Amino acid sequence: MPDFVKDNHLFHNPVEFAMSKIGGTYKMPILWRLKDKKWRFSELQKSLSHASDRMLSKALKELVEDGFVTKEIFPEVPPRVEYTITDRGQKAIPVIEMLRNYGLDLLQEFEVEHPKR
Amino acid sequence: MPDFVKDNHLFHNPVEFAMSKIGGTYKMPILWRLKDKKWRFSELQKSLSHASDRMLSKALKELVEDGFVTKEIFPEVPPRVEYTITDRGQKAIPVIEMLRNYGLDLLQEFEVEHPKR
DNA sequence: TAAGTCACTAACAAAAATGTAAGTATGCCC
DNA sequence: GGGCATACTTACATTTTTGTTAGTGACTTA
Repeated sequence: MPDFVKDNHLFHNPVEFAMSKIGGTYKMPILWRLKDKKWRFSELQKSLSHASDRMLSKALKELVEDGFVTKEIFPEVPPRVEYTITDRGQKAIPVIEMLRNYGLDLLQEFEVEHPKR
Repeated sequence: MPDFVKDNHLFHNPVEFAMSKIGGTYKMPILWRLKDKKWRFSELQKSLSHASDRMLSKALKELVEDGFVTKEIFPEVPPRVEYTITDRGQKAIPVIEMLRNYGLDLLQEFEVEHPKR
């Protein structure tokens, strides 16, 4: 398998590159939420309650920089910021969906418990 | 999104669980190679030349423990060990393939160079 | 006047993933 | 007897990722 270089980073296969863009703990959950509507920062915070401000902010910043999401700031007080998925972001949705379904299968196979609800 | 618990680990969504099983730097590259034939440890080493013995060994061990791969030891000297993908492992192949194709798309979109060859 | 809201950021701490170097057993070949 | 081969493991170091705590500005409400 060939190697790829981007921004002084070395990748050994396409999957590694894909995961550098949409991987990590929060990026897919964010994209998944944005897939059919805009979300405010505070709404994402409430929904992804286990994510700290810092991590949420960091993930969003990278998604914006990489063109998966756009950010709109309304000059109000207190401030309002809305995040919207882009076309590039939408292209990730089927991939996330497949991983999600695969994860659901695995959860069954491994008989994982589902503590709440 | 609900939470799941397995082996004292907490997962917040199915994708996170899937990635705990087939994620990391080496598991998908290994499964991808095993998809249509058996491989010896040393063959995998040669092919995944950037992986250290330790990481390769660790990834294989976990894949075996989780039932994605089986390991066959031949009592010869020097030893020979063969790794084979299981049915459970085969179920990961379409997922890996999709991630791979998505990664290839992204590499094009981001105009990433391909230094060798 | 004081406290609350929102969307962050900075500094630091902890945890997880990965890398490096060296060592193990057995037996063959020279 | 010395070196080589295979498939590892162990101890330790470094890097990367994630978490924790505290603070900011401006205006609104009590």
